[in-house]
Amino acid sequence: MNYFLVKSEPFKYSWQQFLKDKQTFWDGVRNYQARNNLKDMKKGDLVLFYHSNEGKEVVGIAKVVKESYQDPTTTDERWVVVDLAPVETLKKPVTLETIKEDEQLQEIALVRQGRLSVMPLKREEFDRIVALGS
DNA sequence: GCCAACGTTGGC
DNA sequence: GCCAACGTTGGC
Repeated sequence: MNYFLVKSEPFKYSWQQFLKDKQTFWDGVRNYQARNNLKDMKKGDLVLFYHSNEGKEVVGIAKVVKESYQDPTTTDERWVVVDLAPVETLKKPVTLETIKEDEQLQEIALVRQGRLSVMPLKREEFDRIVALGS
C-alpha cells in the first residue's frame, strides 16, 4: 500500500465537485516527475486531496480505483491518468501552514518542492495529516 | 499581482 | 551536451 498527495485548484476541480462525481480520472498532469508518481499508484492506494491557491489545505482522502492508463484528453503517449474515488472528507481541513509547522511533516514534497502536483507520502506522513484533520 | 522556484525548450 | 530564455505553478 502506497500513499500520495495530489493538488487541484478548487477553481478547476474541487473536492465538492469530486464528491458529486463519485469518481474522476486525474488528468492534466504534464510534468514527468508527477507523471512517474501517477504511474506508481496501485489500485487501493490512498491519496490526499489538496486544494492549491484557494484554501491551501488538504480537504479529503481519495483512493485509486484504476491504475494509470493513457490520458484520454490527449494523443500524446507520454501522459497518463488514474481513476480516483472519494473515501472521506476531513473533519478539519489541514492547512499548508499547519503542515509547515509540524515537525513530522518537514520532509514532504508539498513543503520542499511546492510546484510538484503529484507526490508520494510516507505512511507516517499520511497518518499524521489525517490525524491533524480529525 | 508579483515573484521565486523550477522544468522545458531551443540555439549553439 | 550546455545553458540562456522562457513558461508555468503556486505561495504570499
